[in-house]
Amino acid sequence: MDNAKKVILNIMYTQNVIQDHFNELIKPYDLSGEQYNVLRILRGQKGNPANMCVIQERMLAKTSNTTRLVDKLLLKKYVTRNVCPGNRRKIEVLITQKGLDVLKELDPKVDAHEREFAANISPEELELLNQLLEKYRTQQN
Amino acid sequence: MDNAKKVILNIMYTQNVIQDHFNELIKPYDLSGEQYNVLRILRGQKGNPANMCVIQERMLAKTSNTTRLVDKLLLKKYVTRNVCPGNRRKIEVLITQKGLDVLKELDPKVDAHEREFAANISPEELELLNQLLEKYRTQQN
DNA sequence: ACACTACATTTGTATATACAACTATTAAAA
DNA sequence: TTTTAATAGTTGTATATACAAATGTAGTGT
Repeated sequence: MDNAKKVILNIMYTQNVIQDHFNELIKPYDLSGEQYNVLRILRGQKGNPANMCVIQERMLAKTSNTTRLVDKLLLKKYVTRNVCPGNRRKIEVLITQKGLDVLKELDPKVDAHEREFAANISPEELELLNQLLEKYRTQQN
Repeated sequence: MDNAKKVILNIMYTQNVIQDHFNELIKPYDLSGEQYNVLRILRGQKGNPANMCVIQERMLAKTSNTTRLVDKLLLKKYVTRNVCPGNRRKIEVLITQKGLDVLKELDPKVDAHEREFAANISPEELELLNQLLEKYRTQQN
């Protein structure tokens, strides 16, 4: 098979392996991958509320449905949701202490997950892999 | 950010870019990515029928639902489905001429899609990227 | 023959992805 | 000021992913 085909399958498959591994990690916490991502984005706000559109644009899968993801997090009391006073079209989403606690518990496991894969190759190769991926994905025109 | 974190985001994001690009490509053909994959597997059978479990194990996302994917392809008359005479537990799925025709029409576009990304880096870098991805994903224990 | 186990597939439920249509609010234009 | 357009979110539908339970068939042991 030619390398152009092979690299696409390779990236797809590698992403699959990583994701399966990560899903195993968060399964006991009753969180989906996307729910975890939203919580991470909210923690990154450092106390400031995030509007729905801000969450949406920071998510990896840009077309996924923020409303319904936040619904699920609300049910678990990991976030609060309020209409923005200054602009009633907007919604302000904030992570709760309970949400922060779950993330804190997960942090070391997520770190270990990341290091586990990185440990397979040298730091130089890791750096190179990052460069090659960036170059591969970027159109030169 | 450290490279261990960065490479995971990088792989996730790159996979996303490739997939979005591919989805644009097949959108006019009323086929989803997974439906396309199943058709490719069936064409690879070269006239021999494939059982459901054979299709399943060759799909990238191994836990996806083959029954319902084949249902959709059946509605479009891209495949046929029959109970296996020798073993009535099994199902024989075959690609139809109509299915083969759609694939043939897509072939050059898929090739172009693959080459478009590969064109961003040199053949040597492409080869190296493949090696690094394989090494990264494989546990050394 | 009968129970038991393994195998192949289907069905059900929850969540996520993809996209279009819809509602409400705000801002801009005529 | 009334209309129009833009913005922010929500809702609906189809498909896909993830996993468990259920169904039907085949093989094995007693």
